[in-house]
Amino acid sequence: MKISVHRAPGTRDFLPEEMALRRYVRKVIEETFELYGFQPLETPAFERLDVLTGKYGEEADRLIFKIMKRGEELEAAKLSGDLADLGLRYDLTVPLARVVAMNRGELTFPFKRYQIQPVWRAERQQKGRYREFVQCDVDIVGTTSLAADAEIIALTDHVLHRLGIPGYRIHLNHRKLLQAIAQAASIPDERFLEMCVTIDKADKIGLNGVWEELANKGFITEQIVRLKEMLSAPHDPNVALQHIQPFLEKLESGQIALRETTAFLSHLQDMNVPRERVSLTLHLARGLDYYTGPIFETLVETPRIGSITGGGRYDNLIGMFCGEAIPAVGTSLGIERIIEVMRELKLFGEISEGSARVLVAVFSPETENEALKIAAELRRAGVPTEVFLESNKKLGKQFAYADKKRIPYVIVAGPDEISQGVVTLKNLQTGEQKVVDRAQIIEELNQRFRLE
RNA sequence: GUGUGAUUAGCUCAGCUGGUUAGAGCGCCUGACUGUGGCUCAGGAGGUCGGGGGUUCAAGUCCCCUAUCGCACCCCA
Repeated sequence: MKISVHRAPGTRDFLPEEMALRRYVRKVIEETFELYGFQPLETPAFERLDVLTGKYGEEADRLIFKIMKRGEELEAAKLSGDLADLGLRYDLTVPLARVVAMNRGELTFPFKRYQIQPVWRAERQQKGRYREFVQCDVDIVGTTSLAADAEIIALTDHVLHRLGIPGYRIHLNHRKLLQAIAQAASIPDERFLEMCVTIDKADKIGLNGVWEELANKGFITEQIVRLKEMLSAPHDPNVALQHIQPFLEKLESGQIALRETTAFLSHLQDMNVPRERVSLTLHLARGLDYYTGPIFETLVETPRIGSITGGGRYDNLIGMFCGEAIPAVGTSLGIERIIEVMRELKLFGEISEGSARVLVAVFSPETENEALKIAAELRRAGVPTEVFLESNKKLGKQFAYADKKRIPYVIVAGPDEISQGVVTLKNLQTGEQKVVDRAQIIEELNQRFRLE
């Protein structure tokens, strides 16, 4: 009987070819993080449900994968309706907050950590969105200094630059700026989040779409007109700041917001973040409730895939776990989307990582032992080597095998070579072939590898 | 949770208003090339058309049910 072979919806397998790309991107990211002094952290796939819920806003709680209680507890729970007590992590920020709260006596602050692990979301699959995907977070915990926020942006820029992503732009905004804007537009506090959610859609539905949707939601014309005036600012950070200044400088909250934004931008300049890579985008709001300060998101023009990084400052989240306010700022790099962009734009060169460098062909059953010996020597010398695992296949098959697996060199040791104490070494990329003394193989190969 | 489209060979798909033995490209296997991959050429294998029911002389094609996958909305990486 045949078992059905479907994957759970919204999940993926990563075959070796795909893994090579993923590992390459991950390596570049990790190296860059460490260049800035961040250290790795891992946390469990699942957490107690009370740790996860209530941190992201009501909407998101529904999207947490819940794990049912087990055994007797489950029977008891059927009466109360609380069937789950654990959940798969929804992001990496909340687990970080939990770790910091639990270890705050031991950690050295500011605590700079990065974390690259899968997260799970119980939503319907869509283009570029999965129910299981890898998130990659960097955060700085324990300082309110805006230099930390700026460092996160500098790091984001550095990673994307190193990966060779063209045309990305890091959009910045500040929650306090948004609050002051809402205040200046006479929007009451209780409609602030609703306003944020709507204006945040600007890249998707355009600013005109935003005005329309605000009107549909019952925002009055006067409020919309004020928002229009304020939000229709150019992208250049300093110009945008000048544009918004007259609207906000009379408000106390506005003054604070302007001062902090100015400081933030000036740090970015000092850290050499290229000016054309950043925008002050006043309609950027981001969905998550817990942001309190600067917020940011990176977009690429092609392909249109949504944001490839996103983050911000969240000074109150960790306090929810330990009662003591611990400020933090960080970002999440959408590794999956970054890979998708790189694939789409063909930015991956020939990555043959994961394949062996040499295939030792087996000429015939009689010479198999010699091939095995050669392979063992190569491996001992640190050369990634495959030996053909069947002894009765034609050489043509074996060369085709090496070609398909992108193994660049094939060594043949047939009866002629063995009797003369040599091997034939062929480079599949150039087609060049030469006879090498049996004792010289490793030296010959190492010389070639060094030249590549 | 709400809409919507699809399902035919290992993969990507064609198959017009129902009409005999269901096709193509790629991939795979064999050979030309009995010690050498990519290119070319010649052959070959591979499908109960997702599953079930119905209409009809006749169903891959029309109708109903079901399963699965995808896309859009909400929200987000």
